[in-house]
Amino acid sequence: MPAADFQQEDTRTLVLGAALRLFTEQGYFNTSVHDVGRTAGVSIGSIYHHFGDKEGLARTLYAALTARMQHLIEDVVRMEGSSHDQARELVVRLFAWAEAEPWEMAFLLYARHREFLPDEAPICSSRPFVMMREMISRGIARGEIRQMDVMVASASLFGGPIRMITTRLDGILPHPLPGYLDEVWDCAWRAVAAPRTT
Amino acid sequence: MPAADFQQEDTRTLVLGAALRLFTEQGYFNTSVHDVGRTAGVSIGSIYHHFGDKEGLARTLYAALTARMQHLIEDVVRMEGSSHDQARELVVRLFAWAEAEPWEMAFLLYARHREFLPDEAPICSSRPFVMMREMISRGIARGEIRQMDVMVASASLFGGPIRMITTRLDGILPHPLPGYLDEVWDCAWRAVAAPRTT
DNA sequence: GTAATTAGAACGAACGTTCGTTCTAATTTA
DNA sequence: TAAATTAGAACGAACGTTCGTTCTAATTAC
Repeated sequence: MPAADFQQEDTRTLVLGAALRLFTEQGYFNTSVHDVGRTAGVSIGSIYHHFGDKEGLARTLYAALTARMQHLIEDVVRMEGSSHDQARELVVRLFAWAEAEPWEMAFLLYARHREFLPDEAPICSSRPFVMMREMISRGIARGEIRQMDVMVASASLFGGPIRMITTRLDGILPHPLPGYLDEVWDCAWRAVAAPRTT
Repeated sequence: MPAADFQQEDTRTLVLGAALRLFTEQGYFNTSVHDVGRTAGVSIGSIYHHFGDKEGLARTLYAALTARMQHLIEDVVRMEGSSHDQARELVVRLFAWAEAEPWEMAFLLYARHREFLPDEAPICSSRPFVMMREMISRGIARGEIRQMDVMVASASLFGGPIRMITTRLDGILPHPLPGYLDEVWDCAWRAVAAPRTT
């Protein structure tokens, strides 16, 4: 791979990193393209060269992060094991991701993408959320989760963990997320678990 | 009350209603003051006369809605009865409010207020959320709720119901919220309830 | 008639975008 | 090997539009 390609990748990465941080920190509309360029140490022209326009930059960012989220869920679904173990592992990885890359998680959970990406579907009807509901459906079919509305079960199982993540991102949770994992998961699973038949 | 005040109140109400709808529907930064004026059937001058500037308009809206939310919670806390009954009644009223005034609920739950009201505290550390955590603490002290971290209990008890509300606001929940109440609350309470000692 | 209120044209700053230029490095030509 | 050519990447000043805000004349209310 020629050196030029490294340079190119590097500039794109620099710009995307700056955009992620600025968009998340101060919002898309409070961030000018000049801001992104200055923060990334890159000229405005380069940004337009690589991403077309400001919306293209946001779109690239959004696509990259939703893809990572989707891979995360696909990896979990591909695991062998009960629905319980899969769902728990999903929470484990979401907690780890939120600690490692809080800006990425905040961009996914907080940003009102419809406001600057008008033709995006609402995030709750995106693949990752659909796959979470499918995970629940399998759990019900296997008798691990009580018979109930899938929407209710999904909200009840993942609502607590996700709320813990947003609380942490808001900076009002004193300890890192993994420290709360057992207690959080205990509550979440109690909410939906079918009565033990063993 | 003189007629002039009616006129004034009426204009203010019209403007606030238009702003609520537009800010929530398309976002604060996608809504121009001209839009608000046209939608409300009121002149630009009037808006600046009443609210000072665009941020003042948003601030008035935000203050009015957080005040309503706070009163809602205070009413519930003032009720006699167990923590269980209080928390359930809170969910009942939140569901009813979300159905009756979806734009108000969406503005409170979705809008990233820090982006256009820079000096506001994060909403999760606002009075309403603090009061919800206090409700939990009392439940733990009374032995209704298991001994656990208050943040975890709060996220586990209210995370599911709140997620149901956002799902409904996003338009992917087929039925009105109250129809899900019993099932949702059953899950939520199982998550945190202390074992029965009777 | 006076004071308060409104309407909407006009202003100015901020911002997204464009464009002509320069730079770098690889490829071709002689 | 040296010079010439090409392609794409980066730059940043300049442009045109949008939008928050101001201002003044007209209108309303009593």
